[in-house]
Amino acid sequence: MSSPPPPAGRPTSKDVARHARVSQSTVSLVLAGKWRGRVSPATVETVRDAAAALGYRPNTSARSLRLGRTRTVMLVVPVLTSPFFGAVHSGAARVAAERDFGVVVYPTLDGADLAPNAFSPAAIDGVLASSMAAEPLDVLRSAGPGTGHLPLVMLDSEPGHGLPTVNHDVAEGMRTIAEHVVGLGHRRVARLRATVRTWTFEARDAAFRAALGPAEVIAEACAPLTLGGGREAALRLLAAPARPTVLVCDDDLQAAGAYKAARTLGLRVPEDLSVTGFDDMRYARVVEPELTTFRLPAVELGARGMTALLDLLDTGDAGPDVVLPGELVIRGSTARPVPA
Amino acid sequence: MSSPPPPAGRPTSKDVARHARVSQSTVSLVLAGKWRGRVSPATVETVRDAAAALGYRPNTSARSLRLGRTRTVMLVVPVLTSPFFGAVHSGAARVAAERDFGVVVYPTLDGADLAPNAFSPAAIDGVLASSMAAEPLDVLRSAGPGTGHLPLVMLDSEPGHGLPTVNHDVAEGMRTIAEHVVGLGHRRVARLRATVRTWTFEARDAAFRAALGPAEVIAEACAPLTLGGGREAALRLLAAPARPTVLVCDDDLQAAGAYKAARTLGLRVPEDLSVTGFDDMRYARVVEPELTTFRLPAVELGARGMTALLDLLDTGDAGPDVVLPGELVIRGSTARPVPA
DNA sequence: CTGAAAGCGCTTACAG
DNA sequence: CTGAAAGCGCTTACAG
Repeated sequence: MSSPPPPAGRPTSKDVARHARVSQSTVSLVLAGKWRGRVSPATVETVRDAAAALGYRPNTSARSLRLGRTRTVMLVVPVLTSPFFGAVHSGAARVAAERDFGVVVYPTLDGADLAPNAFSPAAIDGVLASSMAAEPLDVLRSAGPGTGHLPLVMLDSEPGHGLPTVNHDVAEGMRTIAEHVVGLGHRRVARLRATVRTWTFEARDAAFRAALGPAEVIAEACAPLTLGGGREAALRLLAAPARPTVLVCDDDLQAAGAYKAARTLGLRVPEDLSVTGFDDMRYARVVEPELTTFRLPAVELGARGMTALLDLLDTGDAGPDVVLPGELVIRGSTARPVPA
Repeated sequence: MSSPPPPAGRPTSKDVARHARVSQSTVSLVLAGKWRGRVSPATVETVRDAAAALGYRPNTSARSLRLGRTRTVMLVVPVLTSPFFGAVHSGAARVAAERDFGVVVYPTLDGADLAPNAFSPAAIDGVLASSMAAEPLDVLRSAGPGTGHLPLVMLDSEPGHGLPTVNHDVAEGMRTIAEHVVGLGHRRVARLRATVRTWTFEARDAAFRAALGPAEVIAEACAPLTLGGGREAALRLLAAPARPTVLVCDDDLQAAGAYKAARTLGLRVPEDLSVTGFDDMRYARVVEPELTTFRLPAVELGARGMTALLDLLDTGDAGPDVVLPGELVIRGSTARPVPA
């Protein structure tokens, strides 16, 4: 009664079955954890030992083919080479890995445009899409996701379109920033806004204006969320005759650009000009003085979004929409305005 | 002679065959581009039209199962939430997409440790691994990749271990930085090194010391590549009685931390202290004065590495090892030392 | 030039 | 409690 010879290549469930002297079906049942009431505990033990001895790991392609599901989801983000979306990816990938799902990333801006055929239902089970502009969102929806064929969860996007959403509380963020600067005594405010017209930035601006109280936006400009973009736009805003005493930006990097503009104009932060950012990315603490900003839990956004998507896949229900609280972080870039 | 009814779910090659009134084999041959000399041009046309009409896309799981290859590779990086590795990923993912490969990312530090079973030959065709410490590299190699079973290409790693490598010219980088600061007249140098002992940092340090000429390293410290790490270590280095006139860091973020230390001690950059970084990540231009650093083409590193890996998969040959040139970027953080 | 058939490795009714 | 069999959708010898 000698053991069968070790199999040549990578072991399959057939090899495990031979080794354990049971059928392939039994192996499959045991390893999938569906054996209760169908396979005897002794056999279960034997099968597990055999699988461990051979170093068996199921072939995912075969399983996917059989089940019609791939245990792979797609994460759609504007760019991956930004600290914000890098963090979102990180959180999403961790949750996916815990639940034995793979993640493929689709950056809509980095590479090509959103191709309709990018969403192959054969290759992915669902989509998690973040911070999308209206147009690519339409492409996405008409391509399958969200239509019932391919589950879709939105991140950092307008709620109420019949899609599950997981959002940062950006409105609360801008409200607290407004209250902070107004509370310091600022009345002449400049706004540096993102050029990109996605929901998150529209929501920020609306919330900011609504919370301004006695203060007034005396100048406004749009700029890309880059250092150079922030600098150029801030230069224009600060050159106006009636100078603002505070500059409220949509992003930390933009705010870092504003620092450059202030320096060029000989303005000190915060003595001559207060500046605020948004996100609390690493830039916020690199600059000097360190930046007052609103911290967004980007890793958690990705994690909660992935949880909602996988729940949707498993149970058909993504759960209620989520709004994650952030936190105002007061640092050295905001101070009382000097009396004019 | 009516057309067959449209298939119910997602169309398969069988549906295309039925639609085009040919066999499944013919469909497969045509769509795989292997029809020359075997299928008539007219039939090819018919098949392509049918595939387009039905919106046919081959099932990747079935193809993977049949071929024993998945067209998926794994990218192993220490962390993904760093601008450097984000850029590496970006370049690698672009090339992979162009050649119709998918990429799964495995961050060795972000999540769990490198698990031996992470490398399932059933799920991936090859591995691209970047900047690994010696120990996880051993795990990686003993787990399959590089042993001939699973193709492996190394990024930013010591060449000459029998594995194809694609590297930045970090030695040239540190040499040009040394020449730059020595050329400015600096003779008392402090070195702020990375705590992590990977090849890239050992190579940097060796090259730097070899190129120092008349100058001398009078103080040295190790710190993690973070803002706080750089600040703490720089504080210690600059407190020494015989103060260095220049601080040479292993990384831009570390250098930004050194700025903080200098400010704390009342030292002006570059008047009282010159500082250099490495990488030319975005931080380098966020700080004030902007940082003199050595630019590493991280996106291209990822792209070239992925090209080598896919060549290895396709042809069995990754091509010769690659060393990508970088570029010294002189900005405002370096100046002549004040005569003591 | 074209088609019928086998088989990749799984999972899941179904039969015993 | 266990096993034999079908079939997911492809690709590729093989036969004609």
